[in-house]
Amino acid sequence: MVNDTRQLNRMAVLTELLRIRPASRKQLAAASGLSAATVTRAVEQLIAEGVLVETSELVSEQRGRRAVLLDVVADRTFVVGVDLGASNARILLADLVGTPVERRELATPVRADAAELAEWLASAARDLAGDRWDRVERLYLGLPGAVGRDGSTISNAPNLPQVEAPGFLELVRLAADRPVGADNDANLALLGEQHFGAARAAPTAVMVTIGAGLGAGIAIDGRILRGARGVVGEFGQLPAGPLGTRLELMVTGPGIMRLAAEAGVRLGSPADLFATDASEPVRALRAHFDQAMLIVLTAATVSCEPEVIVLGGGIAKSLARDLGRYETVLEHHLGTAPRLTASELGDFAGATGAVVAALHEVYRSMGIDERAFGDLPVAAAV
Amino acid sequence: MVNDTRQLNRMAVLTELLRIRPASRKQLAAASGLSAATVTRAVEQLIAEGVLVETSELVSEQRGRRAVLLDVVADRTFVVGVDLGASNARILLADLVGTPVERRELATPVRADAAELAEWLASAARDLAGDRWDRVERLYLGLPGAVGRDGSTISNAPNLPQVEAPGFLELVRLAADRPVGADNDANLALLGEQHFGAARAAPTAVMVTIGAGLGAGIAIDGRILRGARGVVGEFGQLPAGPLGTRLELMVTGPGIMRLAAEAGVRLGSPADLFATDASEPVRALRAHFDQAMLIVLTAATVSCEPEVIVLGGGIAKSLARDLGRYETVLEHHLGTAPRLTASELGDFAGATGAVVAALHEVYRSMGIDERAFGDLPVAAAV
DNA sequence: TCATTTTGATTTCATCCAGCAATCAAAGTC
DNA sequence: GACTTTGATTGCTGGATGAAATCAAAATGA
Repeated sequence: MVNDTRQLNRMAVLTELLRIRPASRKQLAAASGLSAATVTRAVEQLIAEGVLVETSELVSEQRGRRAVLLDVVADRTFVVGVDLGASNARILLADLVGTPVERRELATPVRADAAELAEWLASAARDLAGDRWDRVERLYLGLPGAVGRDGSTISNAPNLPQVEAPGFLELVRLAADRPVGADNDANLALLGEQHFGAARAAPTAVMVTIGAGLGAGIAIDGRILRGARGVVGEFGQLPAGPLGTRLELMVTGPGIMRLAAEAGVRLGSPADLFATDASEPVRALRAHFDQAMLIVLTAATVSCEPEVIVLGGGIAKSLARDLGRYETVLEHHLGTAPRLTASELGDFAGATGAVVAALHEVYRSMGIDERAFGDLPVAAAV
Repeated sequence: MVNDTRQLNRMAVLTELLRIRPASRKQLAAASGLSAATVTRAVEQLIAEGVLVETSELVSEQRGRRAVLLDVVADRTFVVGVDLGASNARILLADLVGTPVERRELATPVRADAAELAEWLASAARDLAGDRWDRVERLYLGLPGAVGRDGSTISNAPNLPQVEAPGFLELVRLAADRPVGADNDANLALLGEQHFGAARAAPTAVMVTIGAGLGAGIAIDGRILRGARGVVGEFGQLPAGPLGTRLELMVTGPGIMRLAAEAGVRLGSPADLFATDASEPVRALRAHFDQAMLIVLTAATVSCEPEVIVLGGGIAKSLARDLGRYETVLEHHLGTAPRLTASELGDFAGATGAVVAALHEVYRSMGIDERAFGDLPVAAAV
């Protein structure tokens, strides 16, 4: 049968429970639109499978029988999300509902070859998980490069070329003995910000990460836009500088230093460009930078009309003061502008997004409808 | 019941029939994954409702009972698609499966106010449909401006400001006594090319229209990307020209003429810029144009990594020779490039897309799952 | 203290619907 | 004219839902 009603309804109940956790059977019936009888039967089966448990009863002032609260068994399943940067790796262990339980920041073993890197990743994950390792169901990696739509072809990762080796992900899979997924780090950072950070409740959003390079992730209606070859969001490649230079050469850390050198200006670090008491030649450089940034932001805006653009990465930290100004100019040019905001999750945005992506895979394997992934997992109410 | 199996399966059968028309019950069972018994019952009901009919039997060389072919009753329902341009309006009558039955090109009554324009549209539609008018279920308009996500707020239509009047669509609805939808003309042109033109079988595609203005439509996985305020695809707003001028001022017809005048070059028409025997100063202008075009094309590529970019509009006609060159440069910059191709539907792309959009509304009202819209209606096999 | 009320969960029961398999229908083949 | 083959229909069974009755567990009030 194409349409297995039973399974469908069971998953609808589970989905609602993940959304409004914990909840009574009655609440689930109302939220899912199913009858109380069906919910009772679905819950019965889910409890038998060990997916749900009855938790403490809801204490209320009302009269009448007390509702029995249900919750998913969160600590039966864990995932590990890794943001494998060119210099540092952030690694995060989270449970089935997305609660982070362990986090760690390590130096990436940049000299390791693909096999050694895979081994290192697996042992780092094992280490982080400790005795929960046998309950870890998946790893997910954020990589500083383009990941093809198939989720295995990796290219364009000049800062960590080992990961481009064919079969790298397979090596990680073998070393960790777990399914492994991967995506571009900018995509995952956006996914993280959408579920737990600055882009909460913004199903259509862009995250621009500016540091050593320029990358962007685009999410439309809660889904990360992933091209076949991973060039989505490469706004840095726009040949929009003077003489057709690429924007990447203008707004990234190395680009700023190079431009300054060419102009005969001495900068201690890229951050000096943004000093409030800068000298006149630095200000001139700054004007060029601003123009390039505006092109990037305009391109991001017209590419999908996001509700919010999140800025992350080293350079973005220096831009906090300027977001309002950029927003005004965008509004002036386009008649409307997305909200510009700094990353909330900072260095762990990528690892957080990797956790979210890993959980989506787990949810998929459980049979939950993909259309619910936009708002799952839900950030725990504070 | 949240999940009405019966209705779901009936619509699955109808959807498959729309895809592989005409087909026997057995074919439908195979295509939909349902059992033959269920298909028989679903078809019985659909025939009773007048949605399907049995057509001539399939004559085959095989032995055995002949399959009875089924087809949707296409001429029971029509839609009208209109591309309301600033100077010309194209209007198209099509049946339920997207077969165009009447087409007409009229001068837009540019001096009419909103109410008069609405009346004019309604009578043009009535006129085109003739005695089929009572079977016309919907109108759909392509407008030279931004249409909000709600499908009624229209803005940014300087070339036909009447349509910005609040309630314009409501006036059309009243005048035609039919439901009316609207979208940006570039979006609809893309939709048309995706279903019947150059972007067939390309679920992710961009269409860039360059004429008096620059507009673009973006489709991802068969769905037109529609922003809340309609700035999606406004690549012409990128402030990427010299001194931050907008690209729109460089690649459109008026922009070309203006740049030429500023450079002291005399051009009879924008098309002269693309003459093969151009003089040296014209070639210099042409180089600037090419650079601006490359920025637009790069922006379009990194915005969603389309499989194909369709170029339409007056200026694009002059670019046919250059598409290969652009493609090569893009490939060189990005490592990968979409296929660049000229519009196949030409002036009627927008009206065709309006028909497709109208049919989607009709399909939706019939209960067909939106996820099937990506490949419905299907272009008739030649 | 105990009947009453209220609310949540479960169970009973009628109904609906899909799929399997048997049957019917309509052709060609030997 | 019996047999084979293929497509469509129908009888039957099992599974799943929802409405309503029932059970369960609490507070309330006489």
